Order: sequence, then structure tokens, then C-alpha cells
Amino acid sequence: MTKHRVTIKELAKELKISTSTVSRALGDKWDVNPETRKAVLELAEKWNYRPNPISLSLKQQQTMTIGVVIPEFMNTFFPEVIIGIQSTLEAEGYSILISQSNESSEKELKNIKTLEARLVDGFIISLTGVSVNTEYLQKLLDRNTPLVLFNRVSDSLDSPRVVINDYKWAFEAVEHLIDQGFKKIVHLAGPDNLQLSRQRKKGYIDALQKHNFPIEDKFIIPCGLVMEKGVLAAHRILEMEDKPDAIFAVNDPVAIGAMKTLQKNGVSIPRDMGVVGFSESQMAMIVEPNLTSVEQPTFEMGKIAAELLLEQLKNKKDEAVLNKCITLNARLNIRESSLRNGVTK
Amino acid sequence: MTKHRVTIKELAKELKISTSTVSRALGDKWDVNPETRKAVLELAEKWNYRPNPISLSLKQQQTMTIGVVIPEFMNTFFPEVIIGIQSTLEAEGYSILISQSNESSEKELKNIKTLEARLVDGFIISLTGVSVNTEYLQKLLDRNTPLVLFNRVSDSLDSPRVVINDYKWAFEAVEHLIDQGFKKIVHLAGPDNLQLSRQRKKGYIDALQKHNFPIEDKFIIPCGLVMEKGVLAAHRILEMEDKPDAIFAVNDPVAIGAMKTLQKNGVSIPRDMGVVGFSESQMAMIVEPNLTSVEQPTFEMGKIAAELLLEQLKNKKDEAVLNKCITLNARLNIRESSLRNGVTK
DNA sequence: TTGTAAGCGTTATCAA
DNA sequence: TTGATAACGCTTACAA
Repeated sequence: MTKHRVTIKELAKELKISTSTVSRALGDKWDVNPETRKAVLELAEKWNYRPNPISLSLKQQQTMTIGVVIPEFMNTFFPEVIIGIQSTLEAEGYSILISQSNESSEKELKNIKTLEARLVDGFIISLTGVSVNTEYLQKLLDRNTPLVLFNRVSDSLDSPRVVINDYKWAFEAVEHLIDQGFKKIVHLAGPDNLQLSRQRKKGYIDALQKHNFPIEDKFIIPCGLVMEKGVLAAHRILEMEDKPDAIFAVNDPVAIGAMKTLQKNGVSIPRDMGVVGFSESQMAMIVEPNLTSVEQPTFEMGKIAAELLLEQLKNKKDEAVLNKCITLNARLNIRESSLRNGVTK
Repeated sequence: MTKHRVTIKELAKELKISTSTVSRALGDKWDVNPETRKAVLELAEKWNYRPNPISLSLKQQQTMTIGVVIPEFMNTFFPEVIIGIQSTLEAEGYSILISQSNESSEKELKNIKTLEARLVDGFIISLTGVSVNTEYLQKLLDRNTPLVLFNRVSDSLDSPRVVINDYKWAFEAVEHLIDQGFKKIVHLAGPDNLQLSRQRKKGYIDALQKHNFPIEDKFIIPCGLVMEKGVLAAHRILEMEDKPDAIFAVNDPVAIGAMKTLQKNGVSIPRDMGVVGFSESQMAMIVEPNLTSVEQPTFEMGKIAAELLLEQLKNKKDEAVLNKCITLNARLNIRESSLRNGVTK
């Protein structure tokens, strides 16, 4: 067994022909003698020749590597999206470098720069909640770096993106609570610099408005995106003199953190307090009572983000591609945590 | 703004010196005129020069990339380990290519081969349950490929590894159930070709034996590692004429799948059935009642796996390194799902 | 102290 | 149909 990796040069030497001929024979070029090709292919097979991707990268100025930057991967959402991304990109010969920013925008910037230094051919990014890196990302875009945002996007950034209609689904979620007879609905809101947070908040407000419910500032509790923030919010709710009877949370971890805390303090879900989350997590079906939540098509989201990136990779300057914003469908999964009257529809 | 990435050649041209001098000035070599160095560094700074990692890879025959192969990343366990791996390897300038095998050994082999073709400098691997790829991995080892296994290892493979003492903690978990007065404990066992499954099963058997409980074949239910398998196992349990009163599951997903199914069928946990899982997941503290489980030091596991790999990377032939098997400590977190009598200790 | 030249593995251009 | 050569960006003997 050859320990050393076989090179074209070695094949050429063995066959007493030049490296360029070997190269041509291996690539499907027309201008090679069939016999020569046969000999080359046979030896390549026998010696288990595999092209060196590094030299190809150097030559062709592309690494066939995509950088994926996500804020966290402790919840199932991003891993699921990544599986979608990989399924599409691997089929095209790309590999994926994943960096997680642990919800820190500094780490996020560092990750992006590292990937850039590594000469990735493109980026697929979901921003951290406190993203302040839009300026840097805009620079990348100005340099025509292929880039796709998903899920946590920034509207100050002009790149292709894959999202769901956060406004619409928040609206539906809150309307569902109203349907169920809940009267005083609080919103555990996400960080305001994320489009997703603002849209979900807007959906909440507009749904209340449509049904002539008052919009009260104290009923919009600023929250992060992690479970601990939900716990904190629950404590605030417990201390309110004018108690709400339902919660619409910006996402599942926050909803679950709040729900568990309320339960520990004697609040019965959904009898005393209805709860609706967002971004369907595995946990929604495990927590008791099962959590009503908006399910996003995670795999598809990854798949489409990857496809948008491939389009850019193949066709860099096309404005039509660069302005694409794909909005995927979603679904409100109604479960016990919000069912006071039984299912309505 | 230069859109094009600056090369050493361009710096050299601008400064009217040779590329080798520029290279030396940038690298901290002794044999450069301080003034030359200063000029080079200044221009490099000004022009935002960054070395091209591809050409370095080609030259130095290393990609500064590590392949990480895991069976899944839908549960929090592997993502947590990966964070540990990254924290260590990124500090040393390595990047990480993650592939998940979706519990398929074919995909696993494909992933390994892809990473190999990509010329990763080393591997960190946790095997799928049905791993049949030990032969191929042995080939890698024979070629002195730096390789570390963790968590799901194979004892037919002679590589450094990071594990916990599955036997010991299974033993403790089962003894805890016995302590609590449970008399008829079933084991939902993992795939037999995984060392981890066999060890946990052995711990179960030996704990029963120590306390003179009978070992009954029908009480060892072969299971996979995913939640659905726990659901199936629960149905088998519900149909048993001689009903057990406690479950020791090979991992949390299986435990939770079984638990939820039993509950739906009117079995009260822990009154009618005590449940203990393994490999502490986020879900353990969300499921109701909270699940007793063995907590593994995931971050540390990743960190140490990475360190073992770095040792190999730096010191390829050292036998002492190659035979290392690190066993980390763990902890049985006792929660309501197994508490019939109250906490014992 | 600096420059020249070779080389890492491959492909593309051009000439033979 | 094939081969010599240059090039991708960088490092490193070796020569100057």
C-alpha cells in the first residue's frame, strides 16, 4: 500500500508520458488517444489516484467550501436547517464550515473573518440577536461575495434571504389565543434589532388591534431568545398586579422557560395562562402540556438558502438573483398549551 | 478598495524587492533588514494583505482542517461536544468540517471518504450505532492518520479515545432504582455493536446481580438510540403480562419516548414505573416528571478529544499518545422520574 | 541582507 | 495527439 498520496506526476512517470497528457486523460478531454486514456485510467484506478483539491483550489481560485454562520446550535432549529444546506451543497461537491457565534456578535464577526481568510466561496448566515455586523457584511456584498441570509436577517442588508412571514404567523398565533377566549395577552419580545422580533411583535400588536384589544406597553416584555430570559419574564409576570391570561413568546425556548416557571409557581397551563411559542422545537412536543407553536420548514429553508447561494456562485452579477427574498410557508401547530375551549378549526 | 486579494507578489512589486524578502519579512525571520521589514509590514497592513491558506496548504501539505464525524446532531449532546472541540482547535488555527451521518453507516463511510479526499489533517469521530466501518478506519490508522474517537467508540479499533465509564454509571443508575425500591427493572438496550451499549447493559446486569435480582432475557429489550424506539419499547412493555416497575434506558431519547408513551396509556411516572435515562439532554429537565439521567461532561469531552488529536498532529509516531484512552467523570442527576421514596443521599 | 529558483499538484496555453 | 512551460501564492535552500 502506498502511504503517500499518488500524484499525476507519478502516474506520468510510470507511464512514461507527460503530466499534461495524464491530466487530459483524467479530465474528459477530447484530444487524447483512447489507448493512452485507457492506460492512464487503469493505472489511476490501480494506484487509487485522487486529485488533490488543494492544488485545484489554488489553480481555480475556489475552495469549494461554504461558510455557514449560525448564532447557536443548542436548539434543533439550526441543525435541522444545516442538514438541508448540506443535502444541497454536498451534491454539488461543496463542503461546509460551520461556525456558531454563541449569540455573541463579536464572535460572529470573528467567525466571518476566519471563514473569509479561509477563502470560502460563499456564506450562509443567520445573525445573532444583537447583530452589529451589518456594516461588515455590506462590505462583503460590495465585493460581490456570494451571501445568503436566513431566519435571522437584517433589513438594512441587501442580500438574498430565506425567511418565513413572521408577521403573518405571529398574527395568526395571537388571533388563535383571542379565539380561545384569552383577553389579556402579553408578548415576550425578542431583540429589537432583529427583523424577526419586530415582525412578530407587529403581528401581535395588529392582531390585538384588529380585535379591538388595548395595546399596553407593560404587556410587551423585552426578552432575549433563550430559555433563561423566559424564566425572568415569568417572574415579572408573577409580580404584575394586573395579571395577563396568555403569553405569546418570540420563540419556543422563551415560551418554555416562562411556562415551566409559571407552573412551578402554581399557575396552571392553559387554564390560568395560555401559552404559544414560535419556531417549533423538538421540545414543544415533550413539554407538558404540549406547546402550541409555529412550525417552520427547517430542512427546506436550508435547501433553498443553499440553492440561492449556488445561483450566485454560478452567476455572480445577476441582479435578479441578488434581490431574491424567498418567503416560505409555515404552520401553526395548535396543542394543549393554548386550548381553553377546544380546537376551533 | 482593492477587490482582488493582495498577494506577496504585489507587495514585492510595489516595494521593488523580491517576493522571498517579503515572505521573510512577514514571517518572523531573523535575516531581514529592520527597515525592509518595517516597510513590508506597513504596506501589508495598508493593503490588508492576508496570506493565502491554500498555497500554504499546498506547500506544507497540511490543510489546518479537521474532520468531525458524528452520527446525528438533532440532540444537544453532539453540538455540545463540538463546541468543546472547536474551542480547542480554533485556538490552534484549525477549522472544522462537520459531517453528520444521520445514523447511517453508509453515509458515515461516505463522509469519512469525502473528508479524506479533502485532505483533512485528522479526524474526530463518534460512530453510528450500526457501525461497520471499523475496517476502513483501521486502514486510516495504519496510514498513521491522526484520529480520535469519542463517546461511541469501537473496541475493535485501536485509536485514542475519550469516553466515560459507561459500565460504572449504568451500574449506579440501576442501583439507584433498586435503592428506590423498584423490583422489576427492564433495560432498553442500545445496538450491541457499540461498546457503549454493551457496557451499559453489563452495568445493568451486574447491578441486578449484586442485589440478587434475577436477570431475565425478556427484561432486556433491544432498542435503537432514538425516541421512536422508546415508543415501540413502551408498547411492548404495556403488553407484557409480567409488568416491570422501572426502566433503565440506554439514553434519554429512548427513555423519554418510552415515558411519554406509558403516560399516555395511563401509567404514572414514577409511581407505577420509575425511569432513568442516560446522557443528560436538555430535554431531561423539560419533560414531566423531570428525568433522572447520567450527565456527561460534553464540553470537556470535546476539548480533550481535540487535545488528543493535537498531540498526534504534533507528534505522529508516539506510541504513548496512540494508546491513550481517557475516561472522564460523569454524574447521576437524580430527578422525579425515579424517586419513589425521596432522595437517598 | 537580499535575490534566484525550485517546488507543492494541477491545468491551460501554445508549440511541436 | 502529445509535451514543454507557465501559472496559481507561498516558502525555502542556496547563491550572491
